[in-house]
Order: sequence, then structure tokens, then C-alpha cells
Amino acid sequence: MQIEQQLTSEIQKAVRHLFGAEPPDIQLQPTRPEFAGSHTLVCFPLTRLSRKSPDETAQAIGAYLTANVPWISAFQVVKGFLNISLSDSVWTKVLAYIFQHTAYGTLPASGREIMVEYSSPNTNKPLHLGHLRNNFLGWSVSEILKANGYTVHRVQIINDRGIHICKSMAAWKLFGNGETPQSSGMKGDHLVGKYYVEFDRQYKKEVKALMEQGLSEEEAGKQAPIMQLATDLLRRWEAKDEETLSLWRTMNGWVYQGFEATYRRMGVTFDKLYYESDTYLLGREEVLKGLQQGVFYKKEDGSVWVDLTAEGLDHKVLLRADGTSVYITQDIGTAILRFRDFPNIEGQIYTVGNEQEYHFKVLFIILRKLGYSWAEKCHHLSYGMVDLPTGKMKSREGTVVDADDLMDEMVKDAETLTRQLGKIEGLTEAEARELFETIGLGALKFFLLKVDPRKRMLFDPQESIQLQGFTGPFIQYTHARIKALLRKAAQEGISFGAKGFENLQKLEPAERHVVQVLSRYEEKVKEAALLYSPAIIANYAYELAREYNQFYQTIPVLGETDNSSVQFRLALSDAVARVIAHAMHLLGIRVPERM
RNA sequence: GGCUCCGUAGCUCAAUGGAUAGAGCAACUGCCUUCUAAGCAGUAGGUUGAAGGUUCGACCCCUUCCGGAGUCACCA
Repeated sequence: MQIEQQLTSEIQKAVRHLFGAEPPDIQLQPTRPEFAGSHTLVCFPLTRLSRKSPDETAQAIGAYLTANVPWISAFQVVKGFLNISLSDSVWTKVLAYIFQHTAYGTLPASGREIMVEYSSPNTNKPLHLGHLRNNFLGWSVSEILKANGYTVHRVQIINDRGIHICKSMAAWKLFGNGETPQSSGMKGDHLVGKYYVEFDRQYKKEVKALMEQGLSEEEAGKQAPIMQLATDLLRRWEAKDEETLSLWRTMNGWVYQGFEATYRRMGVTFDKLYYESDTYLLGREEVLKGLQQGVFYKKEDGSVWVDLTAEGLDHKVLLRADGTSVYITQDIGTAILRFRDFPNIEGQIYTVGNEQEYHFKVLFIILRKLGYSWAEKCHHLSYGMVDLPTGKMKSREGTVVDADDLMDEMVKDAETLTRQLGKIEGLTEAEARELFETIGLGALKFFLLKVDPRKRMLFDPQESIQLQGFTGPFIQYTHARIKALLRKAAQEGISFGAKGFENLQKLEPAERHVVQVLSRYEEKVKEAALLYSPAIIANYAYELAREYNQFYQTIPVLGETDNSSVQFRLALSDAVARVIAHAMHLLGIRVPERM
């Protein structure tokens, strides 16, 4: 895929020859569809060299190119823009290249290694819509980095200890009557989540009662018996009280079983799990070392701080007066531990909501101050919250869109529509189920990934998820359609290959357009990695599918009489199907053979 | 209040400083006797929050304001 480079070098030659000067950056961009041509040269920056108007400059370069470069067939000047048309033989060669490179879109291994963290849930409640965005993003960015030649290690840190799980434990002790996932038939994470909500309900009741007795809200909050039970459980946990540890292990075990089912359905996996209960004491040593090196300072009360005013930030506590760790201390320790576990990684990517931007800014500065050069390559993959029409999601109050429920609903919708359209004929029950799953999850993932990760997005359960238009199923459909076409070709005994169309001289505009979009794929894969943005891939996949559908709708493939054209169109279709499958794979979305 | 992010069609979202700001949904009109109509073609819908500035050229960069969100915890 070196058209761009070759074209650039020809333009540089032209500029040197015509204006006798070394050209600055050549600005090439795709030609807008309403004009003829595929590449557009922006001529304004060249006017300083040419000492001519933009139009005259463009005219001169265009004339030179068409006269001297055999594969440039035509040009057109529009208001300082030089639109360049390449001969169709270039495009047939491009297609031949893409068709023959089965790994098109996957860049060669770079030998570079990187870690991506995502998910990292608390264990007191099931996963919700926000986690879905997080997991799909983390997964997709990992795939995109792999396609860019990286070796990727996917990890998460499971926040399995702390007051939140103790709250669920407290409520379960009080109201659970020994309920288990088996006895209730509930998924483990949902069962534990139920008691988390139960805790909040009871807590509010108690606080209200205490306030009616004249206590302040703060005081009432502390004295509420159920809160005292929870903090007592936390104390016992830290003191390694066996009974408490046992309940903790049991309830976390329920949650993990539930999570596992959810992750499996989401199609998400991890290479290594870190548990906060193992890592929460880490970092203290590092901070003490930093204190000795004079990177940090100690206050009279014994607490340890870092001064970030030079970086335009504030002072930040790293160890409490009693010597215990805070959140960021743990993260310092965990980061260093991970670099010991994976010595070859050059950096870490943290998929965490944008409300923690300040935290990660501080974390990376501290790691740099401690002398870890890899801190430069640490990146907070920050994403915006998913809003509901009703406002913010609150786990405590149970006003969340549950991940399992949502996936169920999506798959059900997919099933309803698929049946309505009569598309399950000839499928076994198992195949049909798999198809509903593929479509439903494809719609959900695509919906969450097509938006720029940084942006806050709105999720309207009633209207947001569609199966038509700019959606995953639209792209899946295009893929299935091509597969049907290829099956039919095989049935009719038509085989095809790059040799079959090497002499094709003339292309239809619709054919040319599809090849042009195909030729941009690798650029997009690089760009997506650079920006950590699956949205770029999603938008590209949609553009490609749309372009192909236009072709498909207007140009016959198997009905064509000219054999070279049949060969070309089949190869084109095959290449589109493969690139769609590749792009969707980068998004973690499967594509069906039929739908 | 300081800092960060966001503000684009009725709604949800696009647009490496480049051409007449594009899609989908919703609304309206066409196209299944031809490879899958989850499709295609078309109509309508915009003072890109506002005002200045830089530039040959600004949704994009700078300044100020308006509106929204987040953060500034010895919670995680």
C-alpha cells in the first residue's frame, strides 16, 4: 500500500522541477466524492515556492504529473485544490495486493510489548452499562494494538476488599438467612448486589431514625448499627479474623462465578488478574524509599506527602500519619509490581473513567519522580460516562442498567427481528441462537464503540439501540450478503483470483470507490492505535460497508458477461468481506456467514 | 473559586487547519419477476453556544464570556 508515498514523491519531483525548490510537507487528502479523482493536493502551501496563484500552481503540477507519470491519468483544479485521478490499472493492482495479502490490516510484529488494564470492578455488585463501555474499549484497544504489531497483556485489578464488600456482607448477615446462589437461583454477583442495595436501604432507615432522635446527619451516619457492623467487619478482615475471611471468600466466590459468565458472554478475557487484597499493602516501601531520596517529604504528624506545585498541581498525601496506605499508594505499588511481572512491557494503558483523570495525572508524575522511565509510556485511557435519560446511574440505589439484563434484551431484540424477517430458515436451533447472540452483542458493542471514547454518551434503552443504519448489524449484514454471493459463485463453479482481472482496463466508478476505501484501511488501523480510539475503526467499517452496498445495489457480479469483471468483482467482494471481518474483530464483534 | 473535558440538524453522533460542515434515527417520496430490502436512491432539516483574534483558509488554534459535566478526599 504505497500509493500515497509514490504519489507524494512524484509531486515532490514535480515541485522541484517546476519551481526549483525543495517542497515542504506535501498535503494529500482523499478527494471529496463530488469531484473526480482519488487524491487531492492542497496547493496553498506551495504558492510561496511557485510565486503563482493557487490555481496556477495546481494547474502546473497537474500538467506535469499527467505528462510524466504514466499511472496518473487525469487532473482537475478546483479553487486551489488539485484533484488527481489514477489510472484504473493502479486500482486493479491495489485490489490484487489486498486480495492476496490475507493479513491485510495486520501490521508486522514490532517486538514491542504493552499492558492494557480494563474492567477492574468492585466485587459488591454486578457489572453494569458503564462496565460494558469500559470492557469493550479495553478489549478493542488491545486488539488494535495487536494489529499494530504489539504484544499485549490484558489485565485487571479486582477490587475485592474494602468497605463496599463489607456492606454487602453486613446486610447478608442480617437479612440473608443463609441465602446462596444455589438456594435462590440467582446469579452470584446479582445476589451479592442485592444485599448491597439492601444495606443502603437499611442504612438510610437507621440514619433517619437517629436524626429524628436529634443526632446530626454525620453522627447518625457513623452510629447507624448496620454501618457499625460493616466497619467492624472491615476491621476483622484486616485483623485476618477467620470467620470474616471465610464469609468474604464465600461471597466473593459467588461474585466471581457471576462475573465469569458475564465476561464469557461479553467475549472478554484477561491474561492475568490482580487482586486488591494482595496488592493493597504495596507501594508503602516505594514511598518510604522516595522519602529517603528526598522526592517526598514528611509532616510533623508523620504523614508523607509529595509536592506537585511545580507541576501546577497540589500537595498529595501518600501515607497517613499512622503509616497506612491510601488509594494512590496502592496504585504506585501495583504499577511497579506489574513491570516486575512483565519486564518487557514499555508501558501500561489504564482504561478508567474520566472522573479519575486527576488521579492518573498525579500517579504518572509520582512514578516519574521515583525515576521509572516507563512512566512516560503510561497512559490513562479515559472515557466519558454513559448517561441514561433519567440521569446518572447509581448502584447503591439500584438505578443502573445491568450488563446481563442489557445483553439479554439486545439478543432478544435481535431474535425478534430476525424471526420477523424470516431469516432463520435452514438454521438449526443452535445456529439460530448463536446468530441472535452475534447480532445482539454486535449491536451493543458497536453502539458503545462508535462514539469517541472521551465523550460522554447518552444511552436511551427505548431508542438508542437500532439494528438499521449506522449500526453493527448493518455491517454484519453486508458481510453475510457477500458470503452468500461467494457461496453462490462457488456453487456455480466460478473460481476467482488476482490473475483473473490483471488485464482489466476500465472500472466502474462504484468499483473504484470501494477499492479506494479498502486502500485506506491500514492507515486507519495505525490512527486508531495512535489515538486509542476504536471509534475510528467503527466509522471506517461503516464507511466501507456503505460504499460496498452502493456497489452491490447497482452493479451485477454474477450476471456480468465480461469474465475479467466477474473476477474483479468477486475478488473485490471477498476483500471487502475480509476487511469488514478484520475491522469488526478489532472491535470484538463477530460477523455471521448468513443473516 | 482553581484546573480538565464537553457544547455541531428535532435526537444520537462524524468531520489530520482545507473545498458547498457529513451520516444514522425520526418525518416525507420512490425502488424487491435480476447475486439477501437488516439494503439502495431521493426530499427536508445548520448563524458548528456567543463575541473577538490569528490565518490565503477556523467546528478545529488563541482570548473573553455563556451553558453542562468532572475533579480539586488521609474513599476506592
